[in-house]
Amino acid sequence: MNKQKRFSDAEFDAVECSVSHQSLFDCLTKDEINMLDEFKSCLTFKKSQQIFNEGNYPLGIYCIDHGKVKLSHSGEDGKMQIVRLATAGNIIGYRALFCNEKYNASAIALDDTSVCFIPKDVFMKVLSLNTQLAQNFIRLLATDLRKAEDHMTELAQRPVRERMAKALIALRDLYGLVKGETTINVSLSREEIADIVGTATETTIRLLAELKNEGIISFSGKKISIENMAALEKIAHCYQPSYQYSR
Amino acid sequence: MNKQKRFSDAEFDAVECSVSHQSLFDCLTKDEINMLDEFKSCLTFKKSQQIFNEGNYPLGIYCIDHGKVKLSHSGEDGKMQIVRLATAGNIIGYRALFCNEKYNASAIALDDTSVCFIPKDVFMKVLSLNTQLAQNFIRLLATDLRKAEDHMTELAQRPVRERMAKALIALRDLYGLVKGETTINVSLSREEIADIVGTATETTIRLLAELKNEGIISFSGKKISIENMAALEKIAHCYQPSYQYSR
DNA sequence: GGCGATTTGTGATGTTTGTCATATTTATCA
DNA sequence: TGATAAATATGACAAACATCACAAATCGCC
Repeated sequence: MNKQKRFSDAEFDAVECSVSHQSLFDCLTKDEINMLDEFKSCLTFKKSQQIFNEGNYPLGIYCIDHGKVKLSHSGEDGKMQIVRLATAGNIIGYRALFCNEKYNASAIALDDTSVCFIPKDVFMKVLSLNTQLAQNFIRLLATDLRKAEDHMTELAQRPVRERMAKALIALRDLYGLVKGETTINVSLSREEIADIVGTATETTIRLLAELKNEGIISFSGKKISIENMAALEKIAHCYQPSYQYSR
Repeated sequence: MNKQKRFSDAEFDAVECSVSHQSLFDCLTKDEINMLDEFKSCLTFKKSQQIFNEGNYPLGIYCIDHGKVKLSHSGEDGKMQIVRLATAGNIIGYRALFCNEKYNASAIALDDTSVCFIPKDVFMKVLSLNTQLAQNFIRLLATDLRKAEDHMTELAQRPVRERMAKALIALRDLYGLVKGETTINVSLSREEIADIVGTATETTIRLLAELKNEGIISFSGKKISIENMAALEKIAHCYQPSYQYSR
């Protein structure tokens, strides 16, 4: 793709993991890319390993080269809430870094995952040099914030069944389908789905069984397929009360 | 405060509304302040008037000179969720601007409010000139995002009574007390409190009455006092189940 | 392959909470 | 000030959902 200059293998790796997927780093100059390359390191995590841990201070940011990650925040009684999901090309760990806070959520690999770690100092240096990069992160944060606000409103107002439908659609949108199959390309436990939807694990199990009975989804273990997207979207969008008060 | 140069009255106003309250604009040079001054305009809103409206495109940002503002997002069935509250010195309207989106929430004055409007072009220009300003907004957004994530988790996991206690404490922290009194310095309807807590208006009314009976708060109309902060904090932090299953 | 641990599934149960109806109080404005 | 609208309050009730208990299936690992 980039024919103007031959990169060494190491450099090319960094370009891979920062630029190829993500428009965020499009704006970097060669010098800036080289700065990042010099200090970046590539790390791999097996499924269910922690990439960073809620309560620790951030040391840098992580660009996901390939794999899937959940950002899981612990509630007061220890129950987890998944506040964001990430996939190849996404960056994680930037929020805490930007306000010098402890991580508010743990990042856990949902799959074997490889990431590119950029140390705090180098990243912040490049951020201060490149106005466009700063604006790209501003846009990213502002988008995250809108999503969070929408999610807050749904959690406060919408019933579990509707949130479940929305979550299944969102999972398919983010992770797509396993190629050659109709199953959503992410493997989540019932508990993890519950932590996305914001409900009890048992309720999630019952609700998935219900949707399966209705022919809207099908599943075997953690492989979930959407069989009737129109019906699922209907549940997700327009909430039909499942009961009517007598009149 | 700023003795280095005499400002005209108009200039001084702008400095007042952008710099005096808020550290966000500390980093501006004189030239940058002058740019903002030249194009800013001051607007006033009476209680319950809209400053901007969900669904419209932003034309600039608003710095609150004095007053109080709610940012209220409409749920699917039209029920409102208050996603942020703002007071003098805060800035509003920046989120939508940063990602070129429609406003995701309406800004409504909770009190007679005066704001300083800075048009999009000028603001974005200054933002691109001043790296420190960009980083300040990055920090602001990152902080907003953490708050939103915490709130999401609470909405998903904590009972209404606990969220109500948290909300009352947050209101006192943000708006303080009416001077010479013990009442929280903001006037909200029961419906607005419900839209903060994420519950039905009737539930809010009942819960406030309950807290009043317990001597934890007192109120007359919209004037609410916290009578027993320790007890309220206990409700807010450590959730004690109000029932026990038989064993 | 088999054993223990984890995950998934199911039933019973009752709390929490929202909804509707309606009264009462408070605010608004001619 | 009085009429009218809006906000607050209260009761009845049922749905939504969590919790606990325990059974069945699946997974991980030696």
